[in-house]
Amino acid sequence: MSFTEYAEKSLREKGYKLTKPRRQVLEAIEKAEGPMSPYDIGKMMEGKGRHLDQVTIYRVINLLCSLNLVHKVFSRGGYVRCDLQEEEGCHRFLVCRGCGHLQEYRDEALCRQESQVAQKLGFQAEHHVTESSGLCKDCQG
Amino acid sequence: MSFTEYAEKSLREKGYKLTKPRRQVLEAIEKAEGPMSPYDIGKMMEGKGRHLDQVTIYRVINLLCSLNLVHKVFSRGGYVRCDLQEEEGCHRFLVCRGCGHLQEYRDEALCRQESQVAQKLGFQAEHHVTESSGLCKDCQG
DNA sequence: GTTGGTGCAAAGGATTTGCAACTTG
DNA sequence: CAAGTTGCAAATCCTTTGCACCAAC
Repeated sequence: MSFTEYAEKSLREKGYKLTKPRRQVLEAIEKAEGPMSPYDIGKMMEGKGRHLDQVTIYRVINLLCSLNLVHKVFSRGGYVRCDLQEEEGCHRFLVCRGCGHLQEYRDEALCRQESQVAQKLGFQAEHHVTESSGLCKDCQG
Repeated sequence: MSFTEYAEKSLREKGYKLTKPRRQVLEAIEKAEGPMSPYDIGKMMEGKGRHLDQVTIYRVINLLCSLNLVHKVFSRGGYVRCDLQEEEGCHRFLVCRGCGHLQEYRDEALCRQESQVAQKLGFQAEHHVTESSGLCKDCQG
């Protein structure tokens, strides 16, 4: 199932309407190479002759984020589609400082250990956000 | 050694000048309760009758960040002083969703494991940024 | 037809660049 | 004194709120 198909299914199942702006934003994020800000998406649309209100884009992005269909990439300041679909656990990112390549992954053991360390400090962790920077396969050596 | 003392020492040692704006920003960040944006710092200054140019604040913050004297807290959108001083390894944050309390910590094993998992994916990690959200001691139960 | 969603207006927050002038060491 | 910093101007990017109107189910 493609990202857009999966996202549209998720929206419908949760009772959200499948509107034109939502489709457009999903398409933009599906096709994007890297993280896009709501602003970027608006500009891109404008460039293609289509118009989408800036505020609407913000609202759509927020919705998609809350449904975990897209993630914010903090170190890059933008949003990307979630590539792991229904996989449980906290999603993490590897961000290449060479080419900017972004890879999403997931690791239960890491998640568990992260929570344990927090526990030792008296903190009850519910969610972790992790981004690692370094060099991807292609940019090493 | 206080944060400001440590920071001023670091700046001097690395050949950076100890200017009035830098002192002021350091003082502001030292005293701040939580994360402050450059904009916040400017406003706070203005409130105290002192004036500091916005652009200068950005530049000082960037410098302090690059020296690891302050960290950006992504999930909160602001900068805080680093509480771990010269301790090596990646600094992580626990962010309480109840009271907003922020705790910085460090865990070598976690860092190592994180890098190992990345390695398995062909990625050579150099630095990790992690923020966990959940409930601090006081906000549990 | 209802409810949820969008568009518009407006305001203000946040961030960057280039250059002339100043201050620190 | 020289190099490193700062202040200012200006531009642009980014984000939020309220309300009237519209479209998906």
